[in-house]
Amino acid sequence: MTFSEENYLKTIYHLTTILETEISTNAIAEKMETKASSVTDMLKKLAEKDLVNYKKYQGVSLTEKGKLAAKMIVRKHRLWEVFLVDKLDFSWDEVHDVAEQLEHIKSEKLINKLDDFLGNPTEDPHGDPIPDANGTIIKIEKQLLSEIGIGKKTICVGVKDTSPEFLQYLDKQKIALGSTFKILEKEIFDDSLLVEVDAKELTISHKIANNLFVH
Amino acid sequence: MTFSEENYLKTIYHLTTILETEISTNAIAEKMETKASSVTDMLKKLAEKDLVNYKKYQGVSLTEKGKLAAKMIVRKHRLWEVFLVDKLDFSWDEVHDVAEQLEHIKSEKLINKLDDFLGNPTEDPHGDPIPDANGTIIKIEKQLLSEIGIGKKTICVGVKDTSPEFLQYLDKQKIALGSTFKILEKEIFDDSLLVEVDAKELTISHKIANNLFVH
DNA sequence: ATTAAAATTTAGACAAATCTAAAAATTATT
DNA sequence: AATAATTTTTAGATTTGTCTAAATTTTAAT
Repeated sequence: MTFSEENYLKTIYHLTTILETEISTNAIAEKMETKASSVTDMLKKLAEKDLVNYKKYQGVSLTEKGKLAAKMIVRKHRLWEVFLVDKLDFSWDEVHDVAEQLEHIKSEKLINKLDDFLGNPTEDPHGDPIPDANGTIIKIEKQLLSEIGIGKKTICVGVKDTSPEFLQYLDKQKIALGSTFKILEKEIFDDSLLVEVDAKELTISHKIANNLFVH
Repeated sequence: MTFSEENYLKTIYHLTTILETEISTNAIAEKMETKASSVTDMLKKLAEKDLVNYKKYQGVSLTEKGKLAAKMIVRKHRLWEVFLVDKLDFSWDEVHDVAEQLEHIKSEKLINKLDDFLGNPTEDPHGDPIPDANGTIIKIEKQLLSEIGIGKKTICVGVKDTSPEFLQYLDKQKIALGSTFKILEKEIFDDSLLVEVDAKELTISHKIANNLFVH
């Protein structure tokens, strides 16, 4: 499997987890910043290899074989992210591009030994689940902070947006996985929140609250 | 720089350390298991980028820029080998193919943090030197075991051949980096040696002795 | 010093992955 | 339901790295 094929599979997988429907050519093209015609070419190739179900003009979905392959790429990506943060002291906003390269390294032995070395983590540094060697994913329950009622207490378990800008904002506000939130007030006008983060009070916008997963 | 360009540079670098002369197109083709015509094409491309000195029919040598680039690839390859052996418990005959992939990961930050994480090693698991971030290599003095005189005591500091076959033979005989050798006898007929390895006596062929570096 | 052999380069072709521009199919709008 | 707008596909071109086969240059041998 080529890098390019792997990138397409991964993109289709990610889109599937958000959309639950057949994935359109354009959606893939947009996410991968490529042209729709290139996507069509690759979909034919992936269909040929029985990695996707593809019918002209009808979009694609992953076959079981394709889904497993995609999960293995995600597994590698997330394990390498844990390695970078836990062992090499990268911050969570620096890992994406490197993991994007490392996810294409081909060696079952490597990834399984890395998994053990890291203590078989179940989540990556952003709180996303890491598939095990069989592709099994343990989903943790989570809601968006924006959906939590006044007075409720929750713990930060993940981030939806993983852009450096957002992650660096969280660092600045000392918000990390494990931080506790207590909703003190909700502003009706702009949906902003007054929250107690660990010990300190903080006002956060709806957009921020809408990108923090809590439990 | 593409994977292919990096592989050519690395090959030219390795051939240079053995041959000290201009490197021929055929030598590169043979080492890379490719065709001479493909090599010619790539040499033109590398010359265009000022990575090699190339004159038609006269072979190539690395420019300073090319040499530094090659050393950085070797640095990455050998640091990853240390990681695989020291941290992930790979044996020294299993690391080559994976390191061959990992050496192409592009991130200065990654490789320098990895270097620190590993304790800034100066040699890889086969005893080959690891260039530092500037490309500086600390050469350790070494001779082949086959060149050592009777009665002399030496320590194993490296292997010349790094094939799995040879490395597994060494494992079987409990020979590793750091093993002590004392030459007891030399057989004139076939140049085989009777050696005391650590505590035990062992007969080894000339071919074996000619692939063990000692100091 | 010719000729033969070997090494190297050139010319042209091919596969993979991409692109542009045009054609075809689908979806939305009046 | 017909037409407009959008989406998707096709056709053909391009780039990178490779190959084969032929031509050229260098090296070796008589």
